[in-house]
Amino acid sequence: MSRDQISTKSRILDTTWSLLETGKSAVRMSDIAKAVGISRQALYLHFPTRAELLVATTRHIDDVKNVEARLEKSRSATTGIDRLHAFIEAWGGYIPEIIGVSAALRAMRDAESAKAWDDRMQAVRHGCEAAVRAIAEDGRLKPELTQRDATDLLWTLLSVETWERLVRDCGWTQDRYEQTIKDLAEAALVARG
Amino acid sequence: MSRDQISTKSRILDTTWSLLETGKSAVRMSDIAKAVGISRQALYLHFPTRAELLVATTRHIDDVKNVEARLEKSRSATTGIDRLHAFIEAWGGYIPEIIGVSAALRAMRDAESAKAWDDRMQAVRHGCEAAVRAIAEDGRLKPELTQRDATDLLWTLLSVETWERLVRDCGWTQDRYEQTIKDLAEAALVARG
DNA sequence: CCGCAACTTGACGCCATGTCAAGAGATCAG
DNA sequence: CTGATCTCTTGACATGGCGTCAAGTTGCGG
Repeated sequence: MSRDQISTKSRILDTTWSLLETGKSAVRMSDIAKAVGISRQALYLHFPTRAELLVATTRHIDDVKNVEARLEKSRSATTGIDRLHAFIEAWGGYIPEIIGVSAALRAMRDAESAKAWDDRMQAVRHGCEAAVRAIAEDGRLKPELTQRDATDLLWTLLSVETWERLVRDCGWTQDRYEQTIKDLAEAALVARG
Repeated sequence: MSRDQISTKSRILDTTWSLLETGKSAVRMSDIAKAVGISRQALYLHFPTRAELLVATTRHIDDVKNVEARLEKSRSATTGIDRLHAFIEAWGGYIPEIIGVSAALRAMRDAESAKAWDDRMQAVRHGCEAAVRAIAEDGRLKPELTQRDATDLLWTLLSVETWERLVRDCGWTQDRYEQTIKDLAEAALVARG
């Protein structure tokens, strides 16, 4: 296991990640194997299916990019609005890091991949929920919105698909995306005061 | 061709449509053939590829649901805001009709399908553009927004993915979806007056 | 009766995932 | 040194879609 300086498993994860980030639509098991410099079959010695390799890759990116630390910042915000902004920056800024593996995972049609992606989205939803709760506790949530509805809306604004539309399809910069989502989220959720 | 009361081609299109609307993820050529009551190979006598069958199905739905007439209503609105509302009703209300074939088309990874879907989305974008222009001509467009930016935003709000998030994932009713998108679009695009 | 058009049956190629079997080469324990 | 084990290799094979090909069959119009 510790024979190689960097374990084959990590090299597989890094390589998978970088291949996916190139945006090429078809990243096959054989492509990954070739890029790592091992046989296709050796891949299956480390990851039983393509789906599990992709899921492991997302976790690997989380480790490397330290997603927990990013989200910590949003949790320590004092006002609800600050928390909203910090969360949009944290998650919205994380989307470009995972967009490749995200697209690959969503393109898989099997139940296992769907569930893995869904779990991740539920985690984001919890972040939205917390931001909405903080706004509500400040008494700034629009009175006609339940916390549930507000969470649904924020979650939709922060979906990867929305990011793809604006940044990839419409050519927006990351900064403009983040600023616009902040404005939109405020307009949608926060009572004018 | 006119031997059958209803031509095989139409039966294929109707059957494909209804199979896709059931929401089953895997609708294979053999599934469609079986449901139509013909051999799988006969399908290929009418449609050379699965992609072309799907594209033909969207056009068939357009015919049956008379999408042109729906959009006509939005074009005849007098004020920009009315036009915005009418367009959101027209397209937003059309999404549930095509959601099945839309998902199938987006799930195809080949260039032909991607282009077909893209063309359709560009048509929607033109509708957004027209609504934004009408608002601008009324002098009600937010001064900090270019028409281009406003179109990008409206187009994103009206994406099929946004509909899926709110209606399918969050369980919103169609009415609530339409009302919320209208509110959100107004908040995002229209200057307070 | 001929011929064509629509359809059938059955086989095949392609391609990607995933499986299986039989090793090769390095390392480590005794 | 020997044998066990772990990682990786080569090569073959199954499976499940799509798409293709060839050789019928059926039914109708001329």
